[in-house]
Amino acid sequence: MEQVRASITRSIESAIRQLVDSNKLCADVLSNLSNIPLEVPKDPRHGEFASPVALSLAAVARKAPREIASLIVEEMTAAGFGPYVDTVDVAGPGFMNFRLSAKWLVDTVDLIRSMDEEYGQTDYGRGERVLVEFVSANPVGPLNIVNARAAAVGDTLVRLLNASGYRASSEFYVNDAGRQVSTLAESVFAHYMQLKGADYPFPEDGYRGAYVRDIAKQAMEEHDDRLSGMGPDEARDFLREYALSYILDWQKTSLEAYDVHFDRWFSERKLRETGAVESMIREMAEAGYTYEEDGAVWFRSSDYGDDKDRVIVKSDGLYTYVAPDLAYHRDKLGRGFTKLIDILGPDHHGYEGRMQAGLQAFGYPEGTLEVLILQLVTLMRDGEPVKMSKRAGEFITMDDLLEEVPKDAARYFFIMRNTSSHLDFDLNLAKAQTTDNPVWYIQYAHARCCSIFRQAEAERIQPEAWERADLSVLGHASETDLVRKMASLPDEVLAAACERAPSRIAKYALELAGLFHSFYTECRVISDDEAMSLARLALVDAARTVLRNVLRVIGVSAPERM
RNA sequence: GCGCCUGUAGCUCAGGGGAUAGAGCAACGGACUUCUAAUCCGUGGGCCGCAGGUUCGAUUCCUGCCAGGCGCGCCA
Repeated sequence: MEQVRASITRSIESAIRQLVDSNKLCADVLSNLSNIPLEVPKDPRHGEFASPVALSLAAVARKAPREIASLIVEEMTAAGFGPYVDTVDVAGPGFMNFRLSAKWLVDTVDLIRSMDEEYGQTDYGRGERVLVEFVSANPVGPLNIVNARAAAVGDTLVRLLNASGYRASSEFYVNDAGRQVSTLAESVFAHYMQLKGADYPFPEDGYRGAYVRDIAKQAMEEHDDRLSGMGPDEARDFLREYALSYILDWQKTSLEAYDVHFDRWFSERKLRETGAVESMIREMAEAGYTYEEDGAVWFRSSDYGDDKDRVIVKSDGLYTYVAPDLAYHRDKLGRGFTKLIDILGPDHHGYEGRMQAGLQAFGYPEGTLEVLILQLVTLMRDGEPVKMSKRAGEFITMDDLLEEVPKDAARYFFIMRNTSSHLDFDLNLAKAQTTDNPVWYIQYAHARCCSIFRQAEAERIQPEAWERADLSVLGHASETDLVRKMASLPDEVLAAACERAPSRIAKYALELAGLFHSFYTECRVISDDEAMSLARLALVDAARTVLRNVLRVIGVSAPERM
């Protein structure tokens, strides 16, 4: 049943071979047969499937596309279409439009119901291990709005990949070894000293958010006995560790509230402690990938596609982020992942060239690392952008956002645009409990399905009756439109995963809900016509499954009543 | 100056060599003796930023230009 697609492309291919054998098409076309295009037309009047193959063969075959299409259709008609194809037409400039049979419709509904929560999944990825790294915010403050977008996109991408047969894991890289953490420690220490009444200056580049003071205050309340007995360096170290774990717990809590769970939080400091960075730099030097200049060690990244060489060890002996990050990527590959996806903010686009150059130098095949750059988010309130100033410490955190907007709406809004596009996040709309809000619209479709079953139960219609219903009575246009959409869930999930485009599945969910609402209006489910009622209950059962599955993959809840 | 992203309906955006370029919102007109009207149906609305190029065919690919956003450190 799932093989309808494959069986159509196979029969197109054999028809073309037949035409070549009988000299109706020249043999040159055979070289173009590796990938027969078969698409789902945007316009349902063009059938369930359409193939533009005749258009693409026209040049090599030196024949008009419509003529080629007619020949193929003739040949396919002679061979027979099988149980799922009803008719094939030549249309437009030379498309072949395939209309599927009533049996296809019935079997689709049955398939969805029997696969239940597994419907939508495929084994396309064949277990390939993919590591998706996202958010990876510095552990020096609360998560911001771009982090929230990254969390929604990354988490959905992991779910999409796992549904498509990949073994995908999520990872958060904790930059707990750099200068920024020292600055945080210094900032907390300054607050601590001030709380103790000392005249201690706040560092010029320190973190000014109110939370820094809160951390100092809480540390003092819990550990003042120990802190008082420490010298300044020891106290700074203690406060650094305290602040780090405080902020990591905070970030974890924010993400869990958002239903984003990381398989692993990977510590940069622990990586450094293994000596992986030193040994990598030594390896690079031995292989001639580096040179010394102005007292610093440079990586010849421009030999591997970067626009200039990069410092990896500064003249003061400390690493730039490039060295540990590269060691980190090698660590990921050493753990058996064959594909790495990094989701980064818009200010990191220069980063990709460096990492790609490093991995290329170490001999990893091209395409091992994919970098997805998310564009900016502008929060809109009452049609006006919400002003944020990082310098003044006035920025809206992920927690602020989730306080204002339900989790389901936030997740949906963050994935509903292409990752490469700037995102205007309309706060009023996300909160709205009206038809304009796409999240409510989709969830309402699911709630409506559930409501129909509550009604069925009230009318004492037994589940056993509709579970065995004869579905051949279905056939209303709004029913076939709905089933056609439901049938494409596996394709849509796979396409969204492969294109790294969660927005695709968000759009699919909205369209599916729209078709369900149309069906609901056009077709009364529970009526005096018992056979029809049972068949439609089976259809609604399948629709409920598809809605629930698509909502699960984007991490949005499927309420039973609203 | 260089790099990345964007430019499609009044607004927010899909689409991505091929059929009459789509959706939601807004505007206008309809539909509830009904399983949730938090819904549905219909109408109007487009030099797909501009100019070249490749092609049988370009809104889609390439080049240049224009406009907007964001970057360009021995910061991460």
